[in-house]
Amino acid sequence: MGGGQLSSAPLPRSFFDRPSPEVAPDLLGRVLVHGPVAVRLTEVEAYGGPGEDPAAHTYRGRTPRNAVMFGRPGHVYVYFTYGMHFCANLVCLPEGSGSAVLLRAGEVVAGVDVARARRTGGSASAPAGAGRRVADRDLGRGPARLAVALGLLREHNGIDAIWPGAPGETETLLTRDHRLTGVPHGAVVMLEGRPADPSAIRSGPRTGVSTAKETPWRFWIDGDPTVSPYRAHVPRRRNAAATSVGEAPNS
DNA sequence: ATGCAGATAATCT
DNA sequence: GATTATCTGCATG
Repeated sequence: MGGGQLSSAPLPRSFFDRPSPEVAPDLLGRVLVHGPVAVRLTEVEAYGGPGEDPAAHTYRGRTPRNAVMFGRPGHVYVYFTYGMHFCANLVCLPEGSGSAVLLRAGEVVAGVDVARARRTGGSASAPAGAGRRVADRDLGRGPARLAVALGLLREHNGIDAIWPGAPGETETLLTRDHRLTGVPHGAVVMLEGRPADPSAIRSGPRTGVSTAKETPWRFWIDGDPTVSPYRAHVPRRRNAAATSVGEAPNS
Protein backbone atom coordinates (compact mmCIF):
# COMPACT_ATOMS: atom_id res chain seq x y z
CA MET A 1 0.00 0.00 0.00
CA GLY A 2 2.82 2.29 -0.86
CA GLY A 3 0.78 5.22 -2.11
CA GLY A 4 -1.53 5.41 0.84
CA GLN A 5 -5.20 6.14 0.36
CA LEU A 6 -6.35 7.08 -3.10
CA SER A 7 -8.80 9.78 -3.92
CA SER A 8 -10.92 8.95 -6.90
CA ALA A 9 -11.98 12.45 -7.89
CA PRO A 10 -11.00 13.35 -11.46
CA LEU A 11 -8.96 16.47 -12.14
CA PRO A 12 -10.76 19.16 -14.16
CA ARG A 13 -9.34 20.47 -17.42
CA SER A 14 -8.61 23.82 -15.76
CA PHE A 15 -5.87 22.06 -13.77
CA PHE A 16 -3.83 21.87 -16.96
CA ASP A 17 -4.66 25.37 -18.15
CA ARG A 18 -1.50 26.75 -16.57
CA PRO A 19 2.20 26.98 -17.50
CA SER A 20 3.84 23.56 -17.46
CA PRO A 21 6.44 24.46 -14.77
CA GLU A 22 3.47 25.23 -12.54
CA VAL A 23 1.47 22.13 -13.41
CA ALA A 24 4.43 19.77 -13.13
CA PRO A 25 5.10 19.85 -9.36
CA ASP A 26 1.36 19.89 -8.74
CA LEU A 27 1.11 16.62 -10.63
CA LEU A 28 3.27 14.76 -8.12
CA GLY A 29 1.18 12.36 -6.06
CA ARG A 30 -1.67 12.45 -8.57
CA VAL A 31 -2.94 9.28 -10.18
CA LEU A 32 -3.19 8.52 -13.87
CA VAL A 33 -5.47 5.67 -14.90
CA HIS A 34 -5.62 3.76 -18.15
CA GLY A 35 -8.07 0.88 -18.10
CA PRO A 36 -7.02 -1.55 -15.34
CA VAL A 37 -3.74 0.19 -14.45
CA ALA A 38 -3.28 3.21 -12.18
CA VAL A 39 -0.01 5.03 -11.49
CA ARG A 40 0.82 7.54 -8.77
CA LEU A 41 3.18 10.08 -10.33
CA THR A 42 6.50 10.62 -8.56
CA GLU A 43 8.65 12.34 -11.19
CA VAL A 44 7.80 14.73 -14.05
CA GLU A 45 9.43 17.29 -16.33
CA ALA A 46 8.00 20.51 -17.75
CA TYR A 47 8.54 21.51 -21.38
CA GLY A 48 7.76 24.95 -22.75
CA GLY A 49 6.44 26.29 -26.01
CA PRO A 50 7.89 27.40 -29.36
CA GLY A 51 10.83 29.77 -29.14
CA GLU A 52 11.04 29.64 -25.35
CA ASP A 53 12.35 26.17 -24.55
CA PRO A 54 15.12 24.77 -26.78
CA ALA A 55 14.67 21.31 -25.23
CA ALA A 56 10.98 21.09 -26.16
CA HIS A 57 9.69 19.25 -29.20
CA THR A 58 7.73 22.38 -30.04
CA TYR A 59 10.72 24.73 -30.01
CA ARG A 60 10.80 25.12 -33.79
CA GLY A 61 7.08 25.28 -34.24
CA ARG A 62 4.31 22.91 -35.14
CA THR A 63 4.97 19.67 -37.01
CA PRO A 64 2.83 16.57 -37.57
CA ARG A 65 4.62 14.86 -34.71
CA ASN A 66 4.10 17.53 -32.04
CA ALA A 67 0.63 18.64 -33.18
CA VAL A 68 -1.04 17.26 -30.05
CA MET A 69 1.11 19.50 -27.86
CA PHE A 70 -0.53 22.45 -29.59
CA GLY A 71 -3.98 21.11 -28.83
CA ARG A 72 -6.23 21.52 -25.80
CA PRO A 73 -4.87 21.02 -22.28
CA GLY A 74 -5.43 17.72 -20.50
CA HIS A 75 -4.73 15.59 -23.57
CA VAL A 76 -2.03 12.94 -23.82
CA TYR A 77 0.94 13.55 -26.10
CA VAL A 78 2.70 10.26 -26.86
CA TYR A 79 5.91 10.26 -28.88
CA PHE A 80 8.19 7.52 -30.17
CA THR A 81 11.91 7.83 -29.62
CA TYR A 82 15.21 5.97 -29.89
CA GLY A 83 13.59 3.65 -32.37
CA MET A 84 11.85 1.64 -29.66
CA HIS A 85 10.36 3.65 -26.81
CA PHE A 86 7.16 5.56 -26.20
CA CYS A 87 6.89 8.41 -23.69
CA ALA A 88 3.75 10.16 -22.47
CA ASN A 89 3.04 13.80 -21.68
CA LEU A 90 0.07 15.83 -20.54
CA VAL A 91 -0.63 19.01 -22.52
CA CYS A 92 -0.75 22.35 -20.68
CA LEU A 93 -2.01 25.86 -21.39
CA PRO A 94 -4.74 26.78 -23.90
CA GLU A 95 -4.85 25.44 -27.43
CA GLY A 96 -2.00 26.70 -29.56
CA SER A 97 0.55 27.06 -26.75
CA GLY A 98 2.58 23.92 -27.33
CA SER A 99 3.73 23.03 -23.81
CA ALA A 100 3.40 19.85 -21.78
CA VAL A 101 4.59 17.81 -18.83
CA LEU A 102 6.55 14.61 -19.47
CA LEU A 103 5.57 11.78 -17.13
CA ARG A 104 8.91 10.37 -16.03
CA ALA A 105 8.11 7.94 -13.23
CA GLY A 106 5.45 6.64 -10.90
CA GLU A 107 4.29 3.91 -8.57
CA VAL A 108 1.86 1.37 -9.98
CA VAL A 109 -0.99 1.40 -7.44
CA ALA A 110 -3.47 -0.76 -9.35
CA GLY A 111 -3.15 -3.42 -12.03
CA VAL A 112 0.37 -4.44 -11.05
CA ASP A 113 -0.10 -7.85 -12.66
CA VAL A 114 -1.17 -6.28 -15.95
CA ALA A 115 1.71 -3.82 -15.87
CA ARG A 116 4.23 -6.60 -15.24
CA ALA A 117 2.83 -8.74 -18.03
CA ARG A 118 3.24 -5.85 -20.45
CA ARG A 119 6.84 -5.41 -19.36
CA THR A 120 7.89 -9.03 -19.55
CA GLY A 121 6.12 -9.60 -22.82
CA GLY A 122 3.41 -11.83 -21.41
CA SER A 123 4.86 -14.80 -23.23
CA ALA A 124 3.77 -18.20 -21.96
CA SER A 125 7.12 -19.68 -22.98
CA ALA A 126 8.81 -18.56 -19.80
CA PRO A 127 8.16 -20.85 -16.83
CA ALA A 128 6.76 -19.25 -13.73
CA GLY A 129 9.49 -17.79 -11.59
CA ALA A 130 12.09 -17.98 -14.36
CA GLY A 131 13.71 -15.10 -16.16
CA ARG A 132 14.36 -11.67 -14.77
CA ARG A 133 11.71 -10.66 -12.36
CA VAL A 134 10.87 -6.98 -12.59
CA ALA A 135 10.64 -5.39 -9.15
CA ASP A 136 7.43 -3.53 -8.41
CA ARG A 137 9.28 -0.26 -7.99
CA ASP A 138 10.83 -0.59 -11.46
CA LEU A 139 7.54 -1.02 -13.32
CA GLY A 140 7.11 2.72 -13.75
CA ARG A 141 10.64 3.92 -13.04
CA GLY A 142 11.48 5.96 -16.16
CA PRO A 143 9.32 7.53 -18.88
CA ALA A 144 9.39 4.63 -21.33
CA ARG A 145 8.79 2.07 -18.60
CA LEU A 146 5.91 4.15 -17.29
CA ALA A 147 4.35 4.23 -20.75
CA VAL A 148 4.66 0.45 -20.96
CA ALA A 149 3.05 -0.03 -17.54
CA LEU A 150 0.15 2.19 -18.51
CA GLY A 151 -0.12 0.63 -21.95
CA LEU A 152 0.25 3.98 -23.70
CA LEU A 153 1.22 3.57 -27.35
CA ARG A 154 1.21 5.51 -30.61
CA GLU A 155 -2.55 5.02 -30.92
CA HIS A 156 -3.12 6.88 -27.65
CA ASN A 157 -1.51 10.06 -28.91
CA GLY A 158 -4.12 12.79 -28.54
CA ILE A 159 -6.47 10.96 -26.17
CA ASP A 160 -8.24 13.07 -23.54
CA ALA A 161 -7.29 12.44 -19.89
CA ILE A 162 -10.14 14.49 -18.45
CA TRP A 163 -13.09 12.51 -17.10
CA PRO A 164 -16.22 13.63 -18.98
CA GLY A 165 -18.64 12.79 -16.17
CA ALA A 166 -19.90 14.96 -13.35
CA PRO A 167 -17.34 15.83 -10.66
CA GLY A 168 -19.40 14.01 -8.04
CA GLU A 169 -19.36 10.65 -9.77
CA THR A 170 -16.18 9.39 -8.24
CA GLU A 171 -17.39 6.16 -6.68
CA THR A 172 -17.77 4.58 -10.08
CA LEU A 173 -14.06 4.94 -10.83
CA LEU A 174 -12.27 3.53 -7.85
CA THR A 175 -13.52 1.16 -5.21
CA ARG A 176 -12.12 1.23 -1.71
CA ASP A 177 -9.88 -1.74 -2.42
CA HIS A 178 -8.27 0.12 -5.32
CA ARG A 179 -10.14 -1.65 -8.09
CA LEU A 180 -10.81 0.38 -11.18
CA THR A 181 -14.14 -1.20 -12.04
CA GLY A 182 -15.75 2.01 -13.23
CA VAL A 183 -13.16 2.99 -15.80
CA PRO A 184 -14.22 2.02 -19.32
CA HIS A 185 -11.84 -0.15 -21.27
CA GLY A 186 -9.39 2.08 -23.10
CA ALA A 187 -10.26 5.21 -21.16
CA VAL A 188 -7.55 7.46 -19.74
CA VAL A 189 -8.44 9.43 -16.61
CA MET A 190 -6.42 11.83 -14.50
CA LEU A 191 -7.36 11.63 -10.82
CA GLU A 192 -6.64 13.96 -7.92
CA GLY A 193 -4.83 11.32 -5.94
CA ARG A 194 -3.00 12.75 -2.96
CA PRO A 195 -0.84 15.79 -3.80
CA ALA A 196 2.74 15.45 -2.65
CA ASP A 197 3.82 17.31 0.47
CA PRO A 198 5.39 20.53 -0.91
CA SER A 199 8.31 20.16 1.47
CA ALA A 200 9.15 16.80 -0.13
CA ILE A 201 9.28 18.13 -3.69
CA ARG A 202 12.70 18.61 -5.24
CA SER A 203 13.63 20.12 -8.58
CA GLY A 204 16.66 20.10 -10.87
CA PRO A 205 17.82 19.94 -14.50
CA ARG A 206 15.90 17.74 -16.90
CA THR A 207 17.19 14.32 -17.80
CA GLY A 208 18.80 13.51 -21.12
CA VAL A 209 18.37 16.88 -22.79
CA SER A 210 21.21 18.32 -24.88
CA THR A 211 20.04 21.94 -24.62
CA ALA A 212 18.78 24.17 -21.80
CA LYS A 213 20.75 21.94 -19.47
CA GLU A 214 20.43 24.36 -16.56
CA THR A 215 16.67 24.83 -16.58
CA PRO A 216 15.45 23.12 -13.38
CA TRP A 217 12.17 21.84 -14.72
CA ARG A 218 12.48 18.27 -13.47
CA PHE A 219 10.39 17.70 -10.34
CA TRP A 220 10.30 14.64 -8.12
CA ILE A 221 9.25 13.40 -4.68
CA ASP A 222 12.33 13.24 -2.50
CA GLY A 223 13.23 9.75 -1.36
CA ASP A 224 10.57 7.94 -3.33
CA PRO A 225 11.98 4.61 -4.56
CA THR A 226 10.21 4.84 -7.91
CA VAL A 227 12.02 8.01 -8.99
CA SER A 228 14.37 7.27 -11.89
CA PRO A 229 18.14 7.81 -11.59
CA TYR A 230 19.26 11.11 -13.12
CA ARG A 231 21.20 10.80 -16.37
CA ALA A 232 22.87 13.70 -18.09
CA HIS A 233 22.76 13.86 -21.86
CA VAL A 234 25.56 11.90 -23.50
CA PRO A 235 26.24 12.55 -27.17
CA ARG A 236 26.22 9.17 -28.85
CA ARG A 237 29.49 8.41 -30.52
CA ARG A 238 28.91 7.83 -34.17
CA ASN A 239 29.98 4.78 -36.03
CA ALA A 240 33.57 5.02 -37.21
CA ALA A 241 32.38 4.02 -40.67
CA ALA A 242 29.74 6.73 -40.75
CA THR A 243 32.21 9.52 -40.01
CA SER A 244 34.46 8.72 -42.95
CA VAL A 245 33.94 12.05 -44.69
CA GLY A 246 36.89 14.28 -43.96
CA GLU A 247 38.41 11.83 -41.52
CA ALA A 248 41.93 10.74 -42.08
CA PRO A 249 42.35 6.98 -41.76
CA ASN A 250 43.86 6.10 -38.45
CA SER A 251 46.64 3.54 -38.34
C1' DA B 1 27.09 1.05 -6.72
C1' DT B 2 28.37 3.39 -11.44
C1' DG B 3 29.60 3.37 -16.51
C1' DC B 4 29.51 2.27 -21.21
C1' DA B 5 27.93 0.39 -25.67
C1' DG B 6 24.36 -1.29 -28.54
C1' DA B 7 19.77 -1.47 -30.10
C1' DT B 8 16.64 0.66 -33.61
C1' DA B 9 13.55 3.96 -36.43
C1' DA B 10 10.95 8.34 -36.71
C1' DT B 11 11.98 12.95 -37.38
C1' DC B 12 14.35 16.81 -38.89
C1' DT B 13 18.30 19.14 -41.42
C1' DG C 1 23.10 11.90 -42.58
C1' DA C 2 22.62 13.25 -37.63
C1' DT C 3 20.08 13.32 -33.60
C1' DT C 4 17.14 11.48 -30.16
C1' DA C 5 12.72 14.13 -23.47
C1' DT C 6 15.72 5.81 -23.32
C1' DC C 7 16.50 1.05 -21.65
C1' DT C 8 19.10 -3.11 -21.09
C1' DG C 9 22.92 -6.04 -20.35
C1' DC C 10 27.47 -6.60 -19.19
C1' DA C 11 31.53 -4.70 -17.25
C1' DT C 12 34.17 -2.99 -13.28
C1' DG C 13 34.93 -1.09 -8.15
